[in-house]
Amino acid sequence: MTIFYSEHSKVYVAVDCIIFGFDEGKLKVLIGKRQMDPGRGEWSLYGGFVGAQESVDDAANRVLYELTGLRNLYMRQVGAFGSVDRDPGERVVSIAYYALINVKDYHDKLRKEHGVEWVNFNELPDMYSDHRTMISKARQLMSDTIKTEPISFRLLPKLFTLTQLQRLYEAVNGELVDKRNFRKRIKEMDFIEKTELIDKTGSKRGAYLYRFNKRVFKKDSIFKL
Amino acid sequence: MTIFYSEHSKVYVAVDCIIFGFDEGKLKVLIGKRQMDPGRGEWSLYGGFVGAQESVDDAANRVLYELTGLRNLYMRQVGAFGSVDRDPGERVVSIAYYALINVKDYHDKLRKEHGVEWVNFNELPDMYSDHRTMISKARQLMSDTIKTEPISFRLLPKLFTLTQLQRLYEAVNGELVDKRNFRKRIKEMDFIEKTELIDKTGSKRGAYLYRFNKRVFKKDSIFKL
DNA sequence: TCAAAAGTGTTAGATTTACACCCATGA
DNA sequence: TCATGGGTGTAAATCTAACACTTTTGA
Repeated sequence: MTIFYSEHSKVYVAVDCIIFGFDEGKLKVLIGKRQMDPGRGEWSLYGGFVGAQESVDDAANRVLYELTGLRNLYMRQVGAFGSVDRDPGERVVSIAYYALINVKDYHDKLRKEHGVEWVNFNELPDMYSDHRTMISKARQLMSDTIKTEPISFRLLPKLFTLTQLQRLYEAVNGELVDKRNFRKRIKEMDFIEKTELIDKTGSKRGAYLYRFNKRVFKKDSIFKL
Repeated sequence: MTIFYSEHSKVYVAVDCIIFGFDEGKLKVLIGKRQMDPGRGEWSLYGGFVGAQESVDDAANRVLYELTGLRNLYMRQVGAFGSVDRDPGERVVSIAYYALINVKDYHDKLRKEHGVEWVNFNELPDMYSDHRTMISKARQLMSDTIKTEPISFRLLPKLFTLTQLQRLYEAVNGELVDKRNFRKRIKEMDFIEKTELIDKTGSKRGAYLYRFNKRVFKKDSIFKL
């Protein structure tokens, strides 16, 4: 290969994943104790280095799959973090991505193998390097996006009750929502389909299960929650 | 320095700047013909490599200052671009930033020295590598932001007429705005101050000049245009 | 029988949109 | 004198927010 830029310096490029989940009415983040030096033992996001022959997006997908065993997750770039001293070892520029998963899809066995756990967003510990900043920025981006794009369903099972969906919005927006107004808006979205199935785990009476139909959802569909 | 990550590969990290301006009622972008190999002669954004001892943000600020001679510009990260083959020469991950400048503040002499020109956003040529994608993404981010944060003033002179401001919003949002409704909303924003000065360049009668007062603007001020 | 969650409409208030004419000036 | 851009208010329509009771069922 011809050397075009040899007077410039090269750095390591890494990806870090902010993985959001929703369980027991709370927004959660998947974090673990760092298993390598420097910073061993500190709370940290799960990440990895970008290989010479993979794109940054591919690296994020690889790391995400390695950690969760799940494919086709919703994932979005949060941004690049590039302070000189952000990594105490060497110069590393890191690209953060956030992903949404349904907590129930993630096998506990795999989770434990990677030494990560679900921590309530509101109870995060101090974290390694700038990981706390990454999480805040990811959270900001996610909550802006979830209001206008139908990504909330990625945090729920395929079939969900309207109360579950409402609780999710309440957790993300940080404020209670009027049940009747909420359901009125849902009823106007033809891509949120009522099934004949009933979930009896959340109440004695049981609640209808709904599903998001992505085929019915068009780019110009109105989505505001 | 201890070598912690030696089994991984290093890459070049660059920054690319999408510089928006507003002139003659049109949104403009500052681009030039690439003056280095590979890709010499292709239309390109202005950029530079991140040095070993500067943060990625610092590199963007340095490059921006080098190009424009202006400090304290509004600048925001668009994201990282990291396809393996995005640079035909070597592996380069690039972080894009967009900036807003008042076209009149940019001296033509400096502009010509750097071989860049203002091109209408709607008439952009084919561009080097993924620069076209960077611009689209920057534009998306900018137009989302300009609706809810008072950054539009960065594209205008310190003193501006309401018609200028309205034309700017029309150009960015791509649709005409009702003059009376627009001015009604402006009147409710106490941080947009009417001066006693009159601009006679745009009309025979002359129009009052306004200014944005950032001291009056609070984080919780309502801004929707 | 009662506690707990599911489900359902209406109204007042706030916000948004549509719309048309007179004014001041320089050429 | 006339062409050009500057400046102003009102009313209808739409959207948003507030609000309370009945149903079902398992314990």
